[in-house]
Amino acid sequence: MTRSNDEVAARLSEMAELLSIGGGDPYRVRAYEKAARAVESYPLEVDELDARALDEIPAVGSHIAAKILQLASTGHLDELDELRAQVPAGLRSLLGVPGLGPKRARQIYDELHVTSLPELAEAVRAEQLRHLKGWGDKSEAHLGEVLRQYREAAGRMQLATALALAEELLGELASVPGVERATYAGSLRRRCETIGDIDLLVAAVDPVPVMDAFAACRLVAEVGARGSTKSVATTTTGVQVDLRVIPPEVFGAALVYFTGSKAHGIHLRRIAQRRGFKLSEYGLERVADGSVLASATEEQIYAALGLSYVPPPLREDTGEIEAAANGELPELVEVVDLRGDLHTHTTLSDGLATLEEMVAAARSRRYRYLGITDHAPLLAMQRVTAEKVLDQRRAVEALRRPDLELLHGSELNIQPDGSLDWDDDFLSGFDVLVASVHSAFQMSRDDMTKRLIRAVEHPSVNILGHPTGRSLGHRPAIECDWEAVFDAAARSGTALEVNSFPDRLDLPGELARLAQQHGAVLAISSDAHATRHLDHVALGAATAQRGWVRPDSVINTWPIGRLRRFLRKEWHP
DNA sequence: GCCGTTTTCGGCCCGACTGTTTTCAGTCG
Repeated sequence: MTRSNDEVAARLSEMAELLSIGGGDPYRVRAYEKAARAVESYPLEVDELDARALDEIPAVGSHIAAKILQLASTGHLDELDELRAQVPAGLRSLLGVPGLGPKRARQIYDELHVTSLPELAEAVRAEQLRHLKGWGDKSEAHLGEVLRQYREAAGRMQLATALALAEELLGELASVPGVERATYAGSLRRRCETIGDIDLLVAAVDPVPVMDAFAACRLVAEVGARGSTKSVATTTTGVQVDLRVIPPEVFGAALVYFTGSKAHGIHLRRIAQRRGFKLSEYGLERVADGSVLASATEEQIYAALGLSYVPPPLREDTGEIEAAANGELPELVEVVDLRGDLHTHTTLSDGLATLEEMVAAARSRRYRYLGITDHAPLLAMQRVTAEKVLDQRRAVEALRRPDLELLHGSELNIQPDGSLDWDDDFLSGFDVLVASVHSAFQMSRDDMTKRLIRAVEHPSVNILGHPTGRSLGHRPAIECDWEAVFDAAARSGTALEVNSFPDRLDLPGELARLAQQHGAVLAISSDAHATRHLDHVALGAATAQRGWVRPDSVINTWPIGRLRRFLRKEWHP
C-alpha cells in the first residue's frame, strides 16, 4: 500500500463493494470496479495528475476523476464516508468469502444479523443458514468448508505485499546515521509465497536511533514492545513487523539465524555440533576455547561449516545442505536471465494496455521477444472472436522489428474433456499457445489428470498455464497426478508455466522442482494484464528458485532461435 | 458511472455451474 494508486484503487473498490451490498445499480458497481483496476495498474501516480490527465485513464470519467482529486487533496471521500455510515462495519468482510456475493451477504445480515466472519462461522455451526430461502444443508456445509480454508489463510499476506512493505520500511531505516546494513530476513527473504510477519535486521552499534526512527515510520501504527535490541510494531495495514538491531560484527550470524527456515537452522547447528562448534545468532564458536570462527557474513559461516553458500530460497532443509556439502547446489535461474515473456494480455481481451503499449513496455525492459496471448472465445466473459484474433495478428505483423521478436498467440481454455477453443487447423496458425484451466476446478483426480494430459499432448500447445489453478487465500489447487502430467509434458515438448501473478505463483516451487526432475521445461511468465504487471516476473523467478530451477530449464531464457524451434515442436529432450 | 464507425442516451460480459428449485437465483471467471 505504498503507491498512491494502490490506495486510491482500494477506496474505489470499497465504494464498489459498499454499493453492491446496498443493492445499488450493478452497472455503477461495475464502473467502480473497472476504475479501481485501471487505477491500480496505471503507470503514472494518480495523485500527481490533474482532472484532464485523470480523464485519460481508461474507465475513469469525470465523476471518478473528481473523487480521485478529492482523495489526493483531502485524503478522504465524502460519498465513501456516507456509505460507510449506512453499511454495518464488518459486513464488507463477508464479500471476501468465496461463494458469498452481495445478495447473500445482505440476506445473512438482514435475517440473521451477522456482521462478521466469526459470527458467520457461528451461524454455520448453529445450522441457521440452511433455513434461509435459497439455502440448504449442502450450501451451508460448503460454506463451512470454505470458511475453514479462509481462516487458515487469514493473517498471511502475499509475497508481493510483504516485499513492498519491507522495502518501504527499510528505505527509511537505511538513512538513519550509524546504520551499516538493513535488510529483511525470515520467510520473506526465502521468498515464501505467503508471509505471516516481517522480520527486519539492521546492523548498527547504537540501537536507540534506529528504534526511534522505526517508531516514527509513516507506515508504523504502533510499537507494541520495545527492548534493547528488538522492537515489535504493527503497521497501518495491520501487519506485525519485528525489528532487530544487531552489532555489525555478528550481522552474518544473525542473518542466518533469522532467515531460517527453522529446519534449515536446526540442520546447520547439528553439523556445527558434530564438528565441535556451536552456532547461534551471535556467531560460530569453537566449543573448546570459545574462539569465534565466523560471524560477520553468511558466506563465512557456511564456509566454516564446510558448505557452499546456500541461497535463501533453498533454505528449507529439503536436501540443500547435503548438496552444499558436496558442492552440488544448482545454478539458479534469475530474473535477469529472462529474455522475454510468453504470456501477456492486451485490450483485445481483458488487458488494460493496448498491443502497442505492451510492445513498448517489453522493449523498454530490453526483452528480445514477447508473446501476446489474449484469451480465447470459450472464456465467455470476454468477447474474443476468430476475426478479432486475426486482426490482431496483422497488427502484430506490422509492429515486428529486429530488436524485439513478437510471437502471436492465445491463452486457450482447457474444457473438462481436455479439448480446446478452435479446431486444430486454426490453432496451428499461432506462434505460441498457452492452455489453461479456467472452469470446472472440481473434478476427480483421474479425470483432471486425463484432462491436463490431453491438453499438454495437443500438437499446437506450448505451455500449460497456471497449472494448479490455485488462487492464494481464495481457491485451492486442483487435484491431479502431477508426475503423470509432467512426464507427458516432457515427452511432448510442452512447458509448464510458473505464473508470476502475486495471487497465483503457479506452479508453486515444490511442483516446479518436481517438473524439472521429470525432465520437463518451464516458462516463467508474467500473465500481465497491464504494462506494470511485466515486473511480476521477479516473483515468478523467486518461486522457480525455491524449486531449484536452473536457467537452462526455463524456455524464456533461451535465445529466440532455440525458443522458436521448441515452439514448433522441433525440439527433442 | 463509463462510453461512443450502434455517439450525449441507452447500452453495458455472458455462459456455466451449483444447489436449490420445478424454472431459477446467485456466483464466478
